Amino acid sequence: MPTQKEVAERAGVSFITVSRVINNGAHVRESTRKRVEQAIRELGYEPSFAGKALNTGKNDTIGVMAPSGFGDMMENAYLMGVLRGIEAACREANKDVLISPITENGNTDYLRPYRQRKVDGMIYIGLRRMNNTILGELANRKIPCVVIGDRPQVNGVCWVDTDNEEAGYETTRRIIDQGHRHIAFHSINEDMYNPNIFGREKGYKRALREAFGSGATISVLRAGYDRESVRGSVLEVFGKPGETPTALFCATDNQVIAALSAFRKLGICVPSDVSLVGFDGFLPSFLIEPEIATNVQPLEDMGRTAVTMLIAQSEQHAAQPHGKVFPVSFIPGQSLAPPRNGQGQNGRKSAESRR
Amino acid sequence: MPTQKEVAERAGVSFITVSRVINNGAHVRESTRKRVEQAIRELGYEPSFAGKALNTGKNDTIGVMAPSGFGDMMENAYLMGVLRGIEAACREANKDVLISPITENGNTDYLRPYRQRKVDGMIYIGLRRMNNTILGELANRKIPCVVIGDRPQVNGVCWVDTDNEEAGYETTRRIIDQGHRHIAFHSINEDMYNPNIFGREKGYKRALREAFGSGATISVLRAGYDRESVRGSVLEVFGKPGETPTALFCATDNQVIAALSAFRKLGICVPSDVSLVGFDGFLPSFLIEPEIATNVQPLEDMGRTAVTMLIAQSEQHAAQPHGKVFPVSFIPGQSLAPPRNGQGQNGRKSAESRR
DNA sequence: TTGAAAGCGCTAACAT
DNA sequence: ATGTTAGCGCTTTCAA
Repeated sequence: MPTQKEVAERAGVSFITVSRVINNGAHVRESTRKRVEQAIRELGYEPSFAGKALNTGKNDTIGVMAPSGFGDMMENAYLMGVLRGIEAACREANKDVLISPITENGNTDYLRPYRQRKVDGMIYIGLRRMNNTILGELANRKIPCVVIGDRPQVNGVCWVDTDNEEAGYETTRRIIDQGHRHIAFHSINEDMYNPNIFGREKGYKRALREAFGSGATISVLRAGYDRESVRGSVLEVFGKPGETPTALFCATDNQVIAALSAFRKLGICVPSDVSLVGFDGFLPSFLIEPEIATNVQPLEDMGRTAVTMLIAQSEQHAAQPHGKVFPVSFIPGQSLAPPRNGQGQNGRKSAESRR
Repeated sequence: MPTQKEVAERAGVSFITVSRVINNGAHVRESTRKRVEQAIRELGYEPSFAGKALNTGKNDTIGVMAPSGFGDMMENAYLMGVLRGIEAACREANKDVLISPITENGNTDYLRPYRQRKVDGMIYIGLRRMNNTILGELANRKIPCVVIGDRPQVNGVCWVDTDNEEAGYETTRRIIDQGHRHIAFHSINEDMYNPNIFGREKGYKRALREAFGSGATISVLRAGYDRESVRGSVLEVFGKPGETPTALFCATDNQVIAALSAFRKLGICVPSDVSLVGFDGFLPSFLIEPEIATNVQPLEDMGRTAVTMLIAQSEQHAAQPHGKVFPVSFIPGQSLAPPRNGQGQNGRKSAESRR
């Protein structure tokens, strides 16, 4: 692997001239520059990153922390969506991307790459909550960091997020506007930290209270992330005799899949018996029938913005902590329709009579 | 960010002693070592990667090239599966992972990270064919490289792949064993290089010829990667009057989704009208009914193995080019069943009469 | 057991 | 316009 020195020798100049040519190179005679560039091409020379980093203290690399547990399709889609944005923005800015932990194993030292000065800053993809040790070190060392999908209130940590509360509200309004009154929301267990889902839940409640006041029927289903437990909670609520919700708003598309499976088992048809709306925008690619109405987050944009913020943050040494909220777009689908009997009376046949 | 020198001052030794302590450190008095370690802890010191890299020529980072076009769910799942394996293995080996291009844009300089000595070697995830420029440079510079999902016959380039031919054969045999005789295979357009799919196609043909000799009915559907074109090819073959295949073996799970959509449109039921088998193992998580029989590749293992091979390759400077073939596992599902009327007579009602 | 000196590839500051 | 010198943080070699 050739070095500046070798290029210099070949071009018959000193190595510093080579350095000048590489770094925009003011004050180099045109003929000299030509010779140097020639030599560079002939040798296939490219500056060594380590030498440069040692001098400048920068290494043009950003680290991505993406701890995630399941590795299921939705999580993959979310991660890759954001990652594509990050990667594209980095490429345009001549940065590289170092990924650290994709799979969470509990004892990963997430910030090591920064301490080793392998990266100039880090992006955290908030599928899990960032723990306090990390947050503390970020603040202490003033490590440039942008969090995607969460809003940590810590000095110097920037974030990029979507307006989940608003999206939850808007979506619920749309369901109400179809004539539904008894609308269930599928959330997650309360002890599972997930600000995105909780935001959506908040919006759901606000919309219902606003529309129906104290007469609002709030029914929140809770389960873990795994589809089995989601399926269970749906079976329980929609399987019991008597009046059941006429619409189900799922906080994730993952839950939609589990709900569809539960509905199939119960003989419930979408949307004639129950309307169904999801969140994440991954479902359309499955060509499910009926098309499931859902919400899509601008993942790639979020990734790109995170990179921009990170670069700004590490360049202006004055850390200006701030965040950016992205809107969520609703994707219509046939799965959202008016309830069969108008105002939320549930007139579907029982599961038994259908099978 | 503290340096060795600062640690040394604090511990009252010279910086070289600190270096010794860090690198396993023989010849250091126990008490000295203690003091140094103490200082390291107090300062939160971690050796700078650049300084070390400059000396050793190694930087304990591997690059991953993963050019891909669509960013659809299946591709994401494949990529992430492999990536998880790579990342886990790297973490165990104290390496970092640098990802280069995820989205292909045609003019990416994939090997730049190596030339800049940011990485010690590279892994290529073969969703697209590696072009000759890259292959040439890999060979010229003797860049350690492992390809996943393809078998480039180039000096010094190792690979990890699955036995697609065998899997195609085995799967077709299973379909034959159910009593099917007219079995279609969904491949891709011939000008689209995809050794995995072509391998499966080869296996499919071998199984049919072996079972039925010259009387074998080989029907290969071709389309692009996008679901619309797949849907079109399925509609065409299964929508035409007269005898149509009683089973469809799709080379990817993506095609399965498109095929299901086409079947729905044609009023074809799976498996009562047509049996359906996929490839990739991503479908089970969708809780589709009926469960689709498919094949799963050991993606994580493949990623891990690629890392092991790469490390071996870059450590023993004698490049020993070789490859490793992983088996594919069949996942049974109700979508594969005997044909309705025994030996492949197609007795289903026409699409029209059903709707 | 410890330290001093040199050098890895590069850039910045200061000559010429 | 070009070159010289020093030094980034570290390891390796040689000396004490």
